[in-house]
Amino acid sequence: MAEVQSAQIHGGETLLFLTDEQLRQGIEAMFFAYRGFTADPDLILQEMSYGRAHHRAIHFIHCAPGTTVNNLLAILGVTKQSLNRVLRTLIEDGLVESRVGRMDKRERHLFLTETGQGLEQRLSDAQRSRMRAAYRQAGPDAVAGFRRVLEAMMDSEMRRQYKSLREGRG
Amino acid sequence: MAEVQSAQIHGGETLLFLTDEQLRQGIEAMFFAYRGFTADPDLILQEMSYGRAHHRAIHFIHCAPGTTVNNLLAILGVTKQSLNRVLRTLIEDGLVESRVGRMDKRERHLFLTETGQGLEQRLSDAQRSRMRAAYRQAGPDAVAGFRRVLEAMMDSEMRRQYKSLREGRG
DNA sequence: GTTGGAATGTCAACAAGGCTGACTTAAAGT
DNA sequence: ACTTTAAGTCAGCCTTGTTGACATTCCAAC
Repeated sequence: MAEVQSAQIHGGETLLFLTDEQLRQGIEAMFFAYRGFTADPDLILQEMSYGRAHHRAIHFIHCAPGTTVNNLLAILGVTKQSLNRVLRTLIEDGLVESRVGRMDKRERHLFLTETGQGLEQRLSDAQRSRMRAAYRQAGPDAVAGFRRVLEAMMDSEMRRQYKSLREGRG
Repeated sequence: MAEVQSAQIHGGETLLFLTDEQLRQGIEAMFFAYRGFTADPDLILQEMSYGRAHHRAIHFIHCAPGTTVNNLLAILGVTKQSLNRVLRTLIEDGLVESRVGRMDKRERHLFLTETGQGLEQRLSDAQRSRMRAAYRQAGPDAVAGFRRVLEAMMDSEMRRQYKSLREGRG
């Protein structure tokens, strides 16, 4: 399954014979996999009447503590009004803390509170556990390939954001 | 990039040392890649004030012409009221044809009209072109791995649907 | 034949989460 | 002093998901 026909041609360049059908299967795989990918956190979020928007905000605040609202806006690719609605409820519910910037007092720096970190942990545990199972089932070579294809699928702008997030950590 | 640490252990079993950080990167890659994945069709859909829901319906009707409404419901994982709203506009706009079943006249079999096939072509051309570029950039081994991980990420129910779709074709 | 249940369609109401546009406030920059 | 920027807010709109209630049509069992 998931065979890919390929051929070596002159100069080490590899040419893929990608039929429309093979590409279509990839598209469908992406559709179904993304549903699985979000299914587990969705269950937890539903308990506390949050949505995926809250999850995304929590995720990226966790990864980049102290990030500004503008920064988060750019990463999430939504309008400030959209983000604000979500952020307001998270702050009201005591999951996120917003601190006025020291250098630039117009900016608000966002942090997860302990409660917020608790929810983040629950959500990402659920998501990671599916991810881990999939990785384990597919094997290390498959995982490397998976990552390569995903990176190639991003827009250059997204790829820039994605990589800068990775560099900010280990 | 996307290095994965692995080690051979007794009996040929491969154990992956998956740190939370590596899994988190996979999660973010999935998030950004899915955005890229839907970006191109979204532009086309916006022109004619359709949404992703229309795209999904068109895609699966194209892949399984003559499918019933119930069948489509199960694949898309939405309620019949939700699907019906989308389906109604597609039928009104002359993109989809709904034929009463011959065997079971309660069922409606769905087909794309020529106009519908035209739009399907435009949408999937856009989506496939990004997919093709990503596949080419990543190489054939990566593609095989990509597919293996995606399949492992699906729920068993989704995997069943996914595979039965594939079997129905080449 | 009549009736029960399944498949479909429709109406209404509602919520999440996108969007735009207009406007305020406060802090920087120039 | 004036402009720009960061953030927040209000109002309104759209898509797309949800539930619940109800009509229709047809098959199949009784």
